[in-house]
Amino acid sequence: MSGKRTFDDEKALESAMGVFWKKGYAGASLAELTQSMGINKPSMYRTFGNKEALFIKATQRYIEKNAQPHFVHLHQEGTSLTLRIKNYMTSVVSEQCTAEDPKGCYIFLCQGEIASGDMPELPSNLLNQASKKIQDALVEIFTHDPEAIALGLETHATSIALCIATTLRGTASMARAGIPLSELETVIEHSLRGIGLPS
Amino acid sequence: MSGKRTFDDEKALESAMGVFWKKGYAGASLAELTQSMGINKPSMYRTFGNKEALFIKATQRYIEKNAQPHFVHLHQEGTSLTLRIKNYMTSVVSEQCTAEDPKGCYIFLCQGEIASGDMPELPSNLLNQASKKIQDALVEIFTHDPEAIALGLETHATSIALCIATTLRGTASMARAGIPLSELETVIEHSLRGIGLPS
DNA sequence: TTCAAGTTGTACCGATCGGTAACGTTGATT
DNA sequence: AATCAACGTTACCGATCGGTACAACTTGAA
Repeated sequence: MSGKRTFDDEKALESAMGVFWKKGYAGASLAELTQSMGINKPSMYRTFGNKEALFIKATQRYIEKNAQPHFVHLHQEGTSLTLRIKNYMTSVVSEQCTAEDPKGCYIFLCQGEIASGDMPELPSNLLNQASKKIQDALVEIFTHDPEAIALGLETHATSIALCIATTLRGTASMARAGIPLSELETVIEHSLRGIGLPS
Repeated sequence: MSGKRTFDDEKALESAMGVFWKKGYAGASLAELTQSMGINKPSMYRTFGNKEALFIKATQRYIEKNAQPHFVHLHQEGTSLTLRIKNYMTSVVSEQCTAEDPKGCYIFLCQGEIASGDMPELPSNLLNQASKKIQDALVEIFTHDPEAIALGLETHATSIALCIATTLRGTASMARAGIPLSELETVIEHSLRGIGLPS
């Protein structure tokens, strides 16, 4: 019954991530977390520290395994700027919709909890900096990409980046409310048009 | 010390609304609610029933006093379609940003809690139907307004309405994250452009 | 003056919250 | 073979959760 660890840290962390994704930080109880992870509380505390530390690790895992991969679409060689942006947005929204049952975006969801005052400082910083990365990556594109410069988008790169980021927050909220990907794809189209990216 | 009621139901309800706005449904504790309302728990239960009933009344109050008033901009006589939509969106985003400290949108915030499974059925229905009203009002405009028909927007009224609603969810999320109105106004501009409403 | 209705404040209920002490078991090291 | 660190299980900690019983008190009408 004991001696060597009977669970996989990575699998357990992924399960915890799923619970936080569905319930948020404060809403995820230790009982539900450990049950979903297939371990009991003492094992969790030995392995991850406490709820806050578990949340930080789960969040880092989400960023690395779920959020970051979308960025590759932004730098796809031999693809037009418009298509790169569109592919990126579609990739993000697709995940927001297809996640089997939580839906929405882990980062945006949990970042919304910060304003309630119940989120500790370290997780808050992590979430804020993760959401900032999205806009930073977009600003980088619009200020350096030759195609963007040719279209004159560099002069208001931060505005455009904010527009895209705002749209993705909107789709996350819509996805969590049950709106399917098929309907949100037209939102992406309109968003691109508003920015001045012809399709 | 007793005999006649020593508090104003309406004031208490408004205070409760503020707490739900900041913390959400599950995150708002009875202790914090009653303290903010300036009453104690027995008074609360006698006056409003229970937490769920209090939340429903607070939500109805929000809809009536905070959400509905924005709609007048949509039907302002002698104003162009573009300006009406813009005024409506600006009015909404303005509230999302200027609310002294909670920020964001009460409806969208609490609707996001439904997916966590901790929201009772009646409040869920109320929130879902409230958020639906926004899109319904917009669809009504784009299918019946002569100016909209002249622009050919009636053929995809639901798509356009979804775009606007999605943008407003995005700005709510951004506002809650601390983005000021001044930055979100450019998001409105771009959103209008994407829809095909020239400014 | 009396009395019933209504209100407030306190103190409490069982359940759950995040977190831990204690104990028996197991496997690797020496 | 003996040791020891790591593991799983149970049972528990104080605090807080939503919700309530009850007594003290004030009021309006009879």
